[in-house]
Amino acid sequence: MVTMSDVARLAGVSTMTVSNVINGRRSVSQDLRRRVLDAVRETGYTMNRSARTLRTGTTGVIGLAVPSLDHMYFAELGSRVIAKAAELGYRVAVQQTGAHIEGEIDAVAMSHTLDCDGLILSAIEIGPEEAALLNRSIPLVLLGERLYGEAVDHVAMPNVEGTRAATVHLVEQGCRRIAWASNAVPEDDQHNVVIDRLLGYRRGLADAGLREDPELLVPVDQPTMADAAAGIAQMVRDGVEFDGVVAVTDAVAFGVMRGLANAGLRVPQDVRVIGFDDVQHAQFSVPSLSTIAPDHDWMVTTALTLLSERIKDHSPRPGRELVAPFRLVARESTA
Amino acid sequence: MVTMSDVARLAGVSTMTVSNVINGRRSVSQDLRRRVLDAVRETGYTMNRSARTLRTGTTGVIGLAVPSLDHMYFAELGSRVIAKAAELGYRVAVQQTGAHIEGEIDAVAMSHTLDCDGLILSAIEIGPEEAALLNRSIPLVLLGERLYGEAVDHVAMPNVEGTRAATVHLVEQGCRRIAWASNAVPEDDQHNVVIDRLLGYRRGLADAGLREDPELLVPVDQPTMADAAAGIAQMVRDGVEFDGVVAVTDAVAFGVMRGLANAGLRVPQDVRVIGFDDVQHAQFSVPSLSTIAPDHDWMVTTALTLLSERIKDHSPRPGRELVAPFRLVARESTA
DNA sequence: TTGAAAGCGCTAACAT
DNA sequence: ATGTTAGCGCTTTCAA
Repeated sequence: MVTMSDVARLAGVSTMTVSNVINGRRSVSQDLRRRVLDAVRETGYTMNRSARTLRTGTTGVIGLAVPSLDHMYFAELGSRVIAKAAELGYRVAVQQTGAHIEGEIDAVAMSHTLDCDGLILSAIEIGPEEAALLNRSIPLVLLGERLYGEAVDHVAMPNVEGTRAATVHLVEQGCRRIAWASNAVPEDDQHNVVIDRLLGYRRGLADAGLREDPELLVPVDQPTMADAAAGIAQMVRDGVEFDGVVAVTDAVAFGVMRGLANAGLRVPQDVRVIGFDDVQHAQFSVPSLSTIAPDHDWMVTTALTLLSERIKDHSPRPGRELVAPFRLVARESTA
Repeated sequence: MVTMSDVARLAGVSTMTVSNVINGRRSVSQDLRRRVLDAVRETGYTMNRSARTLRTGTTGVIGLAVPSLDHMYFAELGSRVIAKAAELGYRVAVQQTGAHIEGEIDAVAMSHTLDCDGLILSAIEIGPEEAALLNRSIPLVLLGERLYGEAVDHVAMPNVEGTRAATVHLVEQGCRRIAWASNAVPEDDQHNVVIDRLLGYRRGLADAGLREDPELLVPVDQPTMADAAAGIAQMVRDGVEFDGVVAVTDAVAFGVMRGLANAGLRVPQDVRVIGFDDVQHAQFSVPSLSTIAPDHDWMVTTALTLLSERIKDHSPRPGRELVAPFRLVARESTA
């Protein structure tokens, strides 16, 4: 292991000069700079980050906590976060919370200890009740899922407006019996993405003068492709009539399309389907999936900007909440 | 910031006793143990990992370098690696190489510096020429892509046998004009996953007594859904006749199915399609995708086992190469 | 512009 | 069973 002292000795300077050259701090004379750089090259020196971290208290690592990279939306999010963070000089440590509140609290608690300068948390379960925890933690940005009022920075999705637009789109395409495909969550939960998207669905129906029919709530257990396929199959088996489905996520929409295929129903001829997220696969499925496309790059850029501001300036300041713009992308599944 | 000394002072012991209690090393009397734990609770102490890292030289972090989490296969791989690593007490820092050799070399080079105890590299481009680099690096396991002979530990996919089985399966389903959908790579590259899978396709054809027809190589630029869709469309436009497609990955297979749909060809009635990887979506696409399913859990468990052995025991030892078992999963796309 | 000294928080090695 | 000492490799602070 080559240390700074080794380089300093070889270059005939002090370790401080080596440090200054390497980090481009204070001005160093041309001569010494050359000698140091030569010595670095000759020895193959690389800096020991732990030593720097111990001394400075910053790690250059950002934590990213998501339910699971197995969910296509979060994988794509992770990809963007890692790429963008790299541009800003940060590495990313990924943590999977399993969509459990315990995992999410863990993520926040551990980030303390975990050599992270900041944390991006894509929270599903954690709520305002845990705000105290969040406030005590390292710099934090919540991404995409819940709403928290004033407590923390939050980059949100256009949940209500998105599913509202999706529902209105189905009506415009001629649908009159529009189902809602989503896992159910307690209606009194005020800060849940699922509730917000359900609300948008209801607003969309209302905009079109359609009545909500409880029969049209597809019984989905977890928001996975498998459960969505099973749920829609159940609804068909129950003899419920419907000609459109708004799905809470693209994954659920894919599951719905799969379940409809199993039941011998055609998309879009018999049933039109629209999702939410615009994951990559939405363009390539057969039929391709109409969906609500939040501006993912904007979200990630914004989240990392907020986070690095908080990292650089620790002075307390109120949380900000920003909502991503979105487009409705009409594809074959609602044609 | 609460330090070990704070805890020690409050508990009326030395920092070593605190250290021993926290890390469960040497035996500590019940009484002192209690006092220390109480003091930890009271102060809310969490250990400073940088200090420990500086002292011990280990970080508890494993690097994972993949081309991109945007590729569904690597996202699912990442999910498994993070979950399994967590079980073993490691955190995971993810790096995206962009499938460029520069990115991969970077990953190896940086891992030195990067506070990783070990690195799992899913390499696409890096080859035996860079073996020197690999040997100088921290403990390393190559996962899934290339073959390296003796140099490093390598958990490989059943590339040749997999596509051979896939090809034979198509023949058994009645196909006689079987296309190969993949990006092309230089034929003299001896250590490339694509070459191996192409070889398996050729062996499968030979097993069935079929002749290889250069017309049947689908022109795919990158192994993405978009390029695969474009490639198969081109082939249809060129008037090439075919009744089966072996795709180098599931993503390419999805692109192929999408391109066939654009061309008005039905899967499996007009063309049968089989992929490689068995990503989640293969079960839920319409039609569902037949594919070669390597045992992913086995691969990840094996890779992490090899890696943690090398982390714990630095004595040099020859590289091992293990090949994952696989199953052929027949679904609708080849029915 | 450069260097010397001190110390970040922890643990290995050595006392007791 | 517990404590003392020294030092991991870097950067901050102060002095020259």
